[in-house]
Amino acid sequence: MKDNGIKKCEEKCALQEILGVIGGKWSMSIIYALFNGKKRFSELERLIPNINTRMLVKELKNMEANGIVSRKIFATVPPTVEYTLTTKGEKLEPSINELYKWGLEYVG
Amino acid sequence: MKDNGIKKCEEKCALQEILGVIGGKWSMSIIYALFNGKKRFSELERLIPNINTRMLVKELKNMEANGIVSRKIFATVPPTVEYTLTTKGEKLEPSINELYKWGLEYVG
DNA sequence: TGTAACCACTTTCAAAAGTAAAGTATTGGG
DNA sequence: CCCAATACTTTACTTTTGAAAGTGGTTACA
Repeated sequence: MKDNGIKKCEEKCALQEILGVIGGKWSMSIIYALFNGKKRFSELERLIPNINTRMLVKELKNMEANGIVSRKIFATVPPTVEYTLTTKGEKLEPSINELYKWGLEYVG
Repeated sequence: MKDNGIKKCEEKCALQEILGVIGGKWSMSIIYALFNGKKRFSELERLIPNINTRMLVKELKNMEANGIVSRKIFATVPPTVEYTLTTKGEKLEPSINELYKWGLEYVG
């Protein structure tokens, strides 16, 4: 078997797995919004243009399940829910910044 | 107006724009496969597990339109088509590597 | 007293995106 | 003559996403 320099299912599937966690259309925008501190649900809705409630809920749930954000509920009136990045989530900052830098140079 | 540290539509929409270009489910895997040199259509199909023909065609077309890959046709029989990264595409290497590094530490 | 607004969602239904599988055109080899 | 290889295209179907309205509890305003 010729070696083309790619280990098919170790490297490539890893990427697919990563994208399963943060590759959704909105995940990175949400993570980006959380880099400068905790946010409430409605704040995120306002900060992320064009996201809809349903998708924000879904992505937040997915990210919570994947240990990227954590959710804290306060029994206030009206109810308060705070979303924060976990350490795992914070560690995405260099990746997203690199992507962002690329975008500044090549997109728009 | 309180400044929460995010310029809503300058920074956030930029990320959305970037993801419009390389945020598709398969884009990064294709780019990753092209980092070590040009590949033919069928090679890409074999290298990227679970992608289907229709999606590979679509993503390649999209990336070509966005100046990330270039396509060269050779009038051989059977036909040969080579896909390469443009400079713009190659410049994504640090971003994808950062993401990959994060994945190694935190995913799987 | 009514009514409007805030918050954090949930529900519903249509539209868009993705998947699977088969088909197309060309030609060289057994 | 049939099969294989290449680079797609087409069709039919499933899944995901989007837009919009609704829920339930409370408080502020007139």
